[in-house]
Amino acid sequence: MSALYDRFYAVVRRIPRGRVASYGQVAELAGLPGRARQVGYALRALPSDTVLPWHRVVDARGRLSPRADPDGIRYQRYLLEKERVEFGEDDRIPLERFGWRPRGARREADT
DNA sequence: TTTATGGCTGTCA
DNA sequence: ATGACAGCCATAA
Repeated sequence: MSALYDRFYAVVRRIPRGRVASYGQVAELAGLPGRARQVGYALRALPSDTVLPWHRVVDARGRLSPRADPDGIRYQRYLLEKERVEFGEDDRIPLERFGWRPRGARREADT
């Protein structure tokens, strides 16, 4: 178990359907700005039967990040399209339309 | 302990 | 627009 990962997971869990957040955004909302890469680690470590909407996390430009398994991206895209998230010509998601904009900008830290 | 490698990102050429 | 680099730093070897 990892307290660090739990913080990231807590944020990912709040991403609404049909919306996506970037790794950096997740890290920041978790109160740990600059740890985008660690968010990637946290998601990579998720079990296949997780309930977390890990597929709603994309990179800063709205694209799916490459990983060890190339099919993982297709699956992620499938899950997103199933939630009505659209991809552009260059396989990018228009963040201005599908990017998650949390209200109150609450963070895990303080409050 | 040290090195290498990441599901990243902002900056600069 | 693309590509190289430098920070971030947890994990694995």
